[in-house]
Amino acid sequence: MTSGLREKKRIATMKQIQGAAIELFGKHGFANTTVEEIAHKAGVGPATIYRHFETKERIIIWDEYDEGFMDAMDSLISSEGLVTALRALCKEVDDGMDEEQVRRIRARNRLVETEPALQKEYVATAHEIATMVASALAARANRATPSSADVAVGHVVAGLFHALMVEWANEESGGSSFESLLQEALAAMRSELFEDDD
Amino acid sequence: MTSGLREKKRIATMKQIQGAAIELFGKHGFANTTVEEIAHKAGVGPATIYRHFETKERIIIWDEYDEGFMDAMDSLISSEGLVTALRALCKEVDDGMDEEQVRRIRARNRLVETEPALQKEYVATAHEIATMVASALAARANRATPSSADVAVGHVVAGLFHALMVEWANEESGGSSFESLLQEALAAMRSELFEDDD
DNA sequence: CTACTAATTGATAGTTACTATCTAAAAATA
DNA sequence: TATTTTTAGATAGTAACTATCAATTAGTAG
Repeated sequence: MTSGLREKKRIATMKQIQGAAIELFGKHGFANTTVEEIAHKAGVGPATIYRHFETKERIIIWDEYDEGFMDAMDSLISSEGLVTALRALCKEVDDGMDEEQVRRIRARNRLVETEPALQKEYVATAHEIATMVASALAARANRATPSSADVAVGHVVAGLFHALMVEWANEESGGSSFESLLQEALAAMRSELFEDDD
Repeated sequence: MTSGLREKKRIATMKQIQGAAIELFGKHGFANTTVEEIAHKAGVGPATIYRHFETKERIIIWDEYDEGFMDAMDSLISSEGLVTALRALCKEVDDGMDEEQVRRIRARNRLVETEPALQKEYVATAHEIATMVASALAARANRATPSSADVAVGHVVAGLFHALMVEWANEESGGSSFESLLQEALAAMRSELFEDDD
């Protein structure tokens, strides 16, 4: 079973550590905060942090809902057209997010923007999305292994999502929904890449 | 002046270090090779490596021609349409690469594929491309700061290039040119994202 | 060719992220 | 309640990376 007391405690501990890290990073900067300090503030041992997070960077990047997101994307692509799937996914995210989550993600993104080390990690997760999309596309077309075009489209979609995420988290973009940002981005792509006025 | 003896020596030393690193990483793996070992094989002190390369990963990722590539891309986008610029750039790369360079890049990519730590770094360079493209697009349209659509297209282009690079370096793809790979990828994007049969 | 300036090197010592291993405690299971 | 399996914490160790300083080497001016 995946929903026992153990799972709950694990998530709670991870959030505890992440909360402490966000606060300390925000106050003193990423490089000037040691894992030991985070452990102390979170009330756990340093070794415990490394059982939950692969690296210091991943403490920030991790999100409780990420796994669910990847799964949803995978199954949507398998059953529907890519654009339809993307739109559905954006809508799902738009609808299913509460205030507290929004605040947390924005705080995270502010940190990521200012720290190159964190950016790198963030970008790496985009790469995971690219790989997943490529596989899903291949599977949908009954190819055993992704074609070069699948790979390219995978990266494109990942890039798209990365950009959407950055824009969405940006306070200045004034609360645009994912869905509308997606529309904008697709339109821009279309005119930049596929219309003959350039 | 940028082409004095000093510059030449710097490049020579960096190549020396990179060569030693590629050999040792290939033989014993990335994680099982210490920077000290690389330094010893390259005939320099460990501190010297860090004056030339930011990190152990960057020893592999660095390429003598990268700066020129970025500059070329920047100026091409500023003066021409995006697709035209991309095509021109691919053609330039196709034409201007000799056997030895191809071998070196393929060796590097083989390493990158097998080492997650290196992949992360490689992907980070794609992110730099994304930022650059977004800025170039904004500049071309007389926007002071990139719009959200600029950012999205930047990421898309970076993703595209990343995928092209991976495909191109892959021996199985049998020496396709960058230009033809670009055509394929663009066609796939168009049909996946902008045609109504999905 | 020589004297001066500026950059590059190597060596040393120190910090800290991360790993391996072992013991104690807490949760799942019967 | 008893047993088995996970998880936490502590300890010690490795290696990437930084800061600093003395010594060398390249660029420059007379």
